[in-house]
Amino acid sequence: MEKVYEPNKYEKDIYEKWMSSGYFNPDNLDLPEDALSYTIVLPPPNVTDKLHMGHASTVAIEDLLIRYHRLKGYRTLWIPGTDHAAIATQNVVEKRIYKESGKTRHDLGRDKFLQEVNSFALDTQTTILNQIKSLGASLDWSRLAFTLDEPRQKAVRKMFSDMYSQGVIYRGERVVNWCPRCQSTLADDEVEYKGQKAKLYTFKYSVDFPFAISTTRPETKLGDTAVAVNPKDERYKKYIGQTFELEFVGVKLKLKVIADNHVDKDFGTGALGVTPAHSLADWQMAQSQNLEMIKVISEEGKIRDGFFKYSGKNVKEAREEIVIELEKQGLMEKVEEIDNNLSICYRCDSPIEPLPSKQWFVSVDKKLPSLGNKSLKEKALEVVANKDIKIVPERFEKRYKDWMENLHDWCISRQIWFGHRIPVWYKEEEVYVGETAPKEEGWIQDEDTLDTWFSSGMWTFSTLGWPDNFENRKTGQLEKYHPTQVLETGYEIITLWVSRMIMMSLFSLQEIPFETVYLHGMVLDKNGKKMSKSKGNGIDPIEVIAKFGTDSARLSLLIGTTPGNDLRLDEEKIASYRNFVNKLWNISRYIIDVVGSDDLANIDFKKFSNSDKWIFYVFDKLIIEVSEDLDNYRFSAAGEKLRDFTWNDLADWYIEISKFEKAGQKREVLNYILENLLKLWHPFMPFVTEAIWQESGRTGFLMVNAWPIAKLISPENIDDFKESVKTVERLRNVIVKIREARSENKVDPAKKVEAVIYAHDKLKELEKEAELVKSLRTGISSLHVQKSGPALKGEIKAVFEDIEVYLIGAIDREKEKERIDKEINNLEKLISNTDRKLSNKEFVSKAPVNVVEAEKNKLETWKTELSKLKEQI
RNA sequence: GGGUACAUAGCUCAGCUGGUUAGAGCACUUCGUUUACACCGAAGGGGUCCAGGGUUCGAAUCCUUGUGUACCCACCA
Repeated sequence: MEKVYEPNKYEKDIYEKWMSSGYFNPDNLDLPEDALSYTIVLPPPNVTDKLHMGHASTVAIEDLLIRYHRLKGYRTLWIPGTDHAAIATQNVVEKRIYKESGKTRHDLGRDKFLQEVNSFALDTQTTILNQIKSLGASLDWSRLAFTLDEPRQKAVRKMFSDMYSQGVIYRGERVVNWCPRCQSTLADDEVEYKGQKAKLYTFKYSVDFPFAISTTRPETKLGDTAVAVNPKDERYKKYIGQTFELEFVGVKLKLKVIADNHVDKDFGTGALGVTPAHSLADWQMAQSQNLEMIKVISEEGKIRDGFFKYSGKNVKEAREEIVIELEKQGLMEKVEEIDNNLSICYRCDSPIEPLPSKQWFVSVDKKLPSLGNKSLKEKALEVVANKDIKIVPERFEKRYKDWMENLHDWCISRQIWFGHRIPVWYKEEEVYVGETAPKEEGWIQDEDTLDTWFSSGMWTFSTLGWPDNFENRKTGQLEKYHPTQVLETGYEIITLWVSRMIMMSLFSLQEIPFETVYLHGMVLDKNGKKMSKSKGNGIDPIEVIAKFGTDSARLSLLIGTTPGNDLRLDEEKIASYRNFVNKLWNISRYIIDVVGSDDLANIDFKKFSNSDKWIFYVFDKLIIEVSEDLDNYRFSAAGEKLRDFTWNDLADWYIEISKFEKAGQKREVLNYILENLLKLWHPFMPFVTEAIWQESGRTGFLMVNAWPIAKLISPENIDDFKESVKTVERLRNVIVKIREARSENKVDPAKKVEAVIYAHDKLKELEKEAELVKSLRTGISSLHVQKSGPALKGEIKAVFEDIEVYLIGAIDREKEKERIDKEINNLEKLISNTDRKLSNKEFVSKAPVNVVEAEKNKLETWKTELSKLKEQI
């Protein structure tokens, strides 16, 4: 073994060995028939780009869960895949083609364009999959899926036609968010807002209209069919219900004055022109008031025919002309600058144009007999409310609930080419919906494709063979692996994705898709900024892995973070974990070196020394606590405990003892601890642990070994062990005191220092351990254990419970006195505080018994210490 | 406008249902090359737990108000 662990030398090789072992696939694991299954689907990364640190965090967390459960003997399955990310991917490719050749997708035509997108997607996918592999992900590659591959297409068509036949999917006209650049609709949550300054125009439609309205978009007023006012607004009360026919900048309008509570009396003139076709809010108003809808703006963002001289002009031009016209006619009353939020497309940042259009929808309110006459919305709310699905951290349940409750029907059609083509065919007035095209001639398929979340919403079961083996669930994969156990993803897509998965699984399988949703935070840069390519502040996982190794990168993503909270990451942090990985490597190197080929079989607890018992006790506690932490998604806590044990207890203390305490079972104990510590660490840092496992000559894969169980803490021997733990802890404190004393008194390291440990009654146990003290970097050259007072004349330097340590050597009396004074002061403060506490009757009567006991014990200890210190002065 | 979270050492954060003298890592200071490891070892300094008020025998922890920060949702005519 090399002195320094070099990840690059091992990782690739180990990953290949894991893959060829076949153990990533649970079907190859040697498990009892009734082993519980544990399934996670990897949130499929978009094929738009290579992975970033956020993905690495996903992989680190999920692989941790998967490896932990695999070691615990679960039938563990983790399914890989990628997402075609319809609009996003199409956009990337369109932009690229345009940049390279100046051509649009329409120039290429549907087939040619799709070829280009597919080859791009395939390229990116290859990169992504390699990245995932280099992160050490133990995914079952035999089940690799793509949201747009053949099996998923089949599943999507089946889902669509099932939903259609149950009346959940319907076609309707509605005002939708339309991106004129992408030429597609956007879901509500795909719309982003940008703060900007806008001009608010206040004007009268014509001299025939009694009052003025305010708008930022005069051009849409060509399609107004009503003017809305607040019913409480005295100024306009008398007009409510009246209809005005008039000419607005050369276009005839028929306007009805209506009352609506949503109108703010204090904004503008308190009156608002209602444009049902080009505003979502207005459209809703129009629905309830039965207003006519006039379409003004086309899909290209231009004024439609029939609007006088404005027809054919784009929105901006038309606006300017109308403003000029209004001013010319003297109708403009005011133009002011206001702060305004512009709706923009989340992909291309173009301003959104609300437009009425024929679209396909998923009804979230339709009552379904298969769900006990509840709607998808109701059922999806119910499963989270009654904790069938738990969300970690819990606070996100509220966000889910709020969002779900306000959910409208989901528009699933998109006017783009890359994606699942809608399985609907038209022939004149007829409509056919099915999994395959009708046989007869003359049917034309819908041009649109489906929202990307429609296919990713089916991810938990479309990856498990649905619908093929649905009929025969008893033997199918779905029966074994669905519902999955955990969905682990970023909190930002709880609405976009998580909610859709829940609804779709409820619809088609009448069961939840997963039992727990674990949400991780975003990975930010060291200044707390989002990592982004344009800002160039991102940390590339592949670069980091090349520099520090996968295990260090994973540790830095797992430790020091809590669910749902963002994580600031910088290279310094990763470097510190690199140091730790190397530490573990060297610990192991040492142990392997001293242990040789000894096996574990001949550990005899009866031969244990105090330090053996102590390390076993601490280690068993560690096993229990780490398991508990992992079961409760406290990865960071588990990692910190492991690091603490590894570095402080094992390396700095037990191994040091083992070098000098020759008798007993040290080698066997070291071997035992190492073997099981590797198992505990494996889910966190799979590569180095597996590498050590192999280097130590162990057979088989650590990956499929068994999770350790605490074996010593049992009622019969617990007291015995506890006694040893106490002795060792005490000894540890003594040594700390000696070190302190040396350090504070600036004892010349070259000078020989003798010490005496004076134990009142624990002489026997201490004798063995005391031998160690002088070896343990204390700078003590000789040390004696005695029954009574110090035979050698020295200064008392350390007191701990019933042990006193005397150092003989160069001692600075002044400093020593200072130190003792300080300590006395401190103790007196503590004692008086505790005294006051204990004399408080309410504390004694109301605080728990063990708390009071602890306080009393503390007080006693301090008093003894104090009196000893005082004797010295 | 509504909501959620966060505010603890110079920095990044732990601190579960209130209960030892509030912790860790990094950074810093001092000391040390002792054959697993200098990607190391030892010791140390550093905190009115954002502010005010309240509940309690007891508050970093619970309630309330305020301030600051981040994010989410809605509206923006």
